[in-house]
Amino acid sequence: MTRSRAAVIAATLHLLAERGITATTIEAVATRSGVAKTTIYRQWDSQLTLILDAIGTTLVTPADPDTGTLRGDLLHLLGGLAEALNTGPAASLMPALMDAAERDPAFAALHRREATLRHLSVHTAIARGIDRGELPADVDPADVLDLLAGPVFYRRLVSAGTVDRAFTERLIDRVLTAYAPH
Amino acid sequence: MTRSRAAVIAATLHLLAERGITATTIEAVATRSGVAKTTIYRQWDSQLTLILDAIGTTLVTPADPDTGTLRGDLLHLLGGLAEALNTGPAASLMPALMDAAERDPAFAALHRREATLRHLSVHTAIARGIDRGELPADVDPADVLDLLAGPVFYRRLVSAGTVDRAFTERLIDRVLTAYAPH
DNA sequence: CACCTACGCTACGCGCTCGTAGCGTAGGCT
DNA sequence: AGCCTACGCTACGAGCGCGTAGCGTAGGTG
Repeated sequence: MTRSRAAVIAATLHLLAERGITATTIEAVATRSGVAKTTIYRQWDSQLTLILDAIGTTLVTPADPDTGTLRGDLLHLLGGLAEALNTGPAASLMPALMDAAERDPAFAALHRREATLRHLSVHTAIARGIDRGELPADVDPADVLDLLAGPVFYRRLVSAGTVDRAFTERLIDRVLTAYAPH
Repeated sequence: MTRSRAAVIAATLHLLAERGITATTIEAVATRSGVAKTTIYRQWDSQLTLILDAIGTTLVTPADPDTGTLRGDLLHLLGGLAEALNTGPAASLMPALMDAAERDPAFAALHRREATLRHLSVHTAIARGIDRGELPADVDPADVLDLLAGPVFYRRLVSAGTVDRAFTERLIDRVLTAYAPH
């Protein structure tokens, strides 16, 4: 049912990437998608509902790679993050969501939910790394996660450096060295 | 001259923090500041000019601490960053600027300029650290910077963990360990 | 065939914001 | 005193986005 839904969501995501959250107007979505404005209002109460729905539909949780080593797992996970931030729809969606979360509780809740989901597989990998002795037993997994994901985000959104495979590899090796300097 | 300028800038910054960039309207600034709309238009051409001006006025470059050790310098610099992101006007200004920079070249230029300025003292400290032998001579300073600043931003804006002195201290020690594992 | 669901289109009233025009005034400087 | 700068206020036309109402229609189902 609701054959128009996919077209509306797709148009919404395009507009979110192009213009940001507040400028993504239902009228613009209607024009872009070719779906009548009234039809959109029949499925979503408001601009907020639609955008939350669209973002929630797009951002996906990465699968647990489980390659056998912590380094291998992290290469997969950070590589996926880097790719998503470089080319995916998340590229301009993430900063928009981060910003909106600062001011609107609804976006804050969505942001928290999505972040928690994305972090799941990283935490699983870290836990396995601890079990295998690749990390000390007393590390704080949240710290490790921030140390890994933080530089990727920062380089992409602030330093404006290249976030490629070479960078994530250097990053992972540094962090692993920091936690297991023997 | 222009006695109204300070009031307008202050109101603009408040509104930027509260509502974000696109929702910061000249009419709202006028109401909030008590300065007439026409007076605002006499000093700034448009909403864009005003907001760029306000942001540029606020974000300040940290001073070079030069405490004598790299660890001491970094504690100062990252501490300042953490404080700015926690309580300062930059707290909600940074994500807004990051987001706007993704879509608007004018904001991108401002973002780049501000980031470069903020990075100056960190790069100076890193260079001194290399001279003193606290870091290997072949490190990439940009990598070190991303490794330090990234986790602070990420924890504040995504993980939603506490960014306090204990965290920056743990972070700095880990990064220094990663680069000098002796 | 009758029906029902999902959709399209036009039109509307409302509120907000834009950027400008026109006119009045207080305070400092000469 | 005269002037000039910076400012305030009201009003305006235009555009856009909101959310809704009313009416028409294609296509699938019983």
